[in-house]
Amino acid sequence: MVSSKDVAKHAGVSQTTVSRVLNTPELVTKKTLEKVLNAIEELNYIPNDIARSLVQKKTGVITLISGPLHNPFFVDTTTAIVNYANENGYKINVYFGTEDNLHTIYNSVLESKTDAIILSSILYDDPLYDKLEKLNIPFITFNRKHKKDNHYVEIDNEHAGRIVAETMYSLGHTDLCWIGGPQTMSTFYGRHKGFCAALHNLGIATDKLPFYFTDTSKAEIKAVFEMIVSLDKRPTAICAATDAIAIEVMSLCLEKGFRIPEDFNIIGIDNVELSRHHSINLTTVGMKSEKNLGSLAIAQLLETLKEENACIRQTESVKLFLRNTTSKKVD
Amino acid sequence: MVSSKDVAKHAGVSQTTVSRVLNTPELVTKKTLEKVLNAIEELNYIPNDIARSLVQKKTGVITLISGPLHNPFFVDTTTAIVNYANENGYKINVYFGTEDNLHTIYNSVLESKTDAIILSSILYDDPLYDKLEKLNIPFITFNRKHKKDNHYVEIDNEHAGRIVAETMYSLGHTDLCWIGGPQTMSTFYGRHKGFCAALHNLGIATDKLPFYFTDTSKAEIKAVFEMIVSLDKRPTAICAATDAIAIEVMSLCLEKGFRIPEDFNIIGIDNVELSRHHSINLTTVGMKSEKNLGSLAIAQLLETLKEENACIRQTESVKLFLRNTTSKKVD
DNA sequence: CATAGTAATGAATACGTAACCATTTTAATC
DNA sequence: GATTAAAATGGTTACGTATTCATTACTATG
Repeated sequence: MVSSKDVAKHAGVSQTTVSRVLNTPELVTKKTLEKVLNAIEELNYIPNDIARSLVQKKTGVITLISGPLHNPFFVDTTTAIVNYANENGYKINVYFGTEDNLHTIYNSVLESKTDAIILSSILYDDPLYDKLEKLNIPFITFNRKHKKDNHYVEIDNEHAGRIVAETMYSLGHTDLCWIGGPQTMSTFYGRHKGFCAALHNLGIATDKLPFYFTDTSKAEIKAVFEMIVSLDKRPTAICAATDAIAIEVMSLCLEKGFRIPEDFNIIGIDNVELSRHHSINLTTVGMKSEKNLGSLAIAQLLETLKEENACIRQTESVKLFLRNTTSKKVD
Repeated sequence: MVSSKDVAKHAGVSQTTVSRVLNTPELVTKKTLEKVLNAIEELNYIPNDIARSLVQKKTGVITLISGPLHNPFFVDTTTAIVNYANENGYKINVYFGTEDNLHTIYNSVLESKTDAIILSSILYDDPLYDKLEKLNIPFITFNRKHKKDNHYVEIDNEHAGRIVAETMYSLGHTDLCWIGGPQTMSTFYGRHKGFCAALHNLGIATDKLPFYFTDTSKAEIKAVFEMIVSLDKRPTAICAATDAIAIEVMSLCLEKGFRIPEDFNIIGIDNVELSRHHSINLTTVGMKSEKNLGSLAIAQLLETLKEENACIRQTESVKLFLRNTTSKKVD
């Protein structure tokens, strides 16, 4: 391994000067600059970023703890986050968190020197929040938020839930069902809350409607779908708390020979990229802005790294994207 | 920042002993072990992995240069690679390479201390190969391979191409078209070569068939599809070099009101996870093994990190996955 | 030409850890 | 209790860079 000392010796200057050539070349004479650059060239010198990180106490690495990519939402956000970070000179360490490995990931991340953390996996009442604040490590959550109501970028989940209910109602559907996720996550909690609130306002009793709270795994969604199919009074519309759930339900529907939307109306939330595919064409609720939630979060995070301004509370407004998995109810 | 020196002072031992407690506790008395562990606890000490990397010359980081996630193939491989690496104690730095930013990424990666590189973006005749060998940095390519025929895990691309042609032929389709990618990549080259070879064997002249070589962008695929639609003699079957292309073509078909497979048969290669979705249900060619190509590659890479055995040439055999985007031709 | 001021360079040090080698402590055997 | 071997601990250094401070080399001004 050739170091800056080797370069210095080869060029007949001090190691300090080599460092200057790389970092503050304007403080170096043209003549010595050339000498050093030539030496760097000849020796194929590559600066050691680990050593630099040690002395500067900055790694240039941001840790992303994402959900798994079989959820298309995280495909979109991971793409946006990684690319934005790279364009701004940061490297991204990626983890895909699941219920099983999340604790292991947290330990690994907390023991690693990372300039900041961007994650979505936080629970509404998660002890991780305090740990991060205590360690004074900059972080932001996207999609979900913590009860302490800071460091987050989300969509207006309650409004999204309301739009889902109102959309189905306006299409004539009153036999609805809801497939959600763990209520310990702000997204699922908020969407469900908005959904129920809207139904209440519309005069639809929610206590008789089938509500299911899954762990969002394929297995549980399948189990839930089979329960729905076997209901005495089958719902005409399935309201999924996320596009990921909705798209999985679509696959199950088609597998069983049901038609969409003739047999089941389906609606999701998130407006993931995949939902636009003409084989899917999922009616959904998503951000009004063209931007991606991951982009917004990583942009905010990089801002706070500059300014030490530790206050990010961003809730993006939402709207309906009407596509082909929904239709007017025919009696 | 609390260091191992602080812990040492607090526990009344040397920094060396603190280091031993963390790395070789069996060399330490129970009594001092406890003292040190208590000090660690009280001071909330977290070892600095950067300093450790510097002295050990190992970072525990592997760099993944993947293609973009809007290609579902890379969704599958990225998932497999990141998870496998994490399970084995490695962190993964992720980049999503495109034609535009690839050069920038290479520069960034080469200047960073990474234990190894796993990438798919290599060209058949890529100067990067020599650079990596020269720098003596362990690496592996998945999916694509370099002409120097080493450090790769791939599928049998030629065979895949043959299966595509034979499948369509056996269904009665002889008006075929091919939508491929840059022939500078071993995948596209091999698949196209196998496709042509099989057609030749079947007695179908390839010189009159419409072959298109795109850059795999949505824009070019769309342009190609429009050309296909406007052909005098419209092909009855579209053979895509990858599932990503096939799935994009499906969306374009449906958007224009064509039916699949009534108006167009469609087949891909890769057998990506998404192709199994019942809204897609794409006929495709993929690995016989249940494993993922990314898994195989990262597993091989980690092996070579242990053994310094620098020879990986793995070509996985393939088979047909017959689904619903293909059907017997009716005259 | 002297002098002050600035530009350019170098020497020494810190960053936080692991590793090497030396030293002290403990245990074991006679 | 003496001697020897083994176990446990500590002192020092290396890793490769940026930074701080000191020093030397220039330049400009009168």
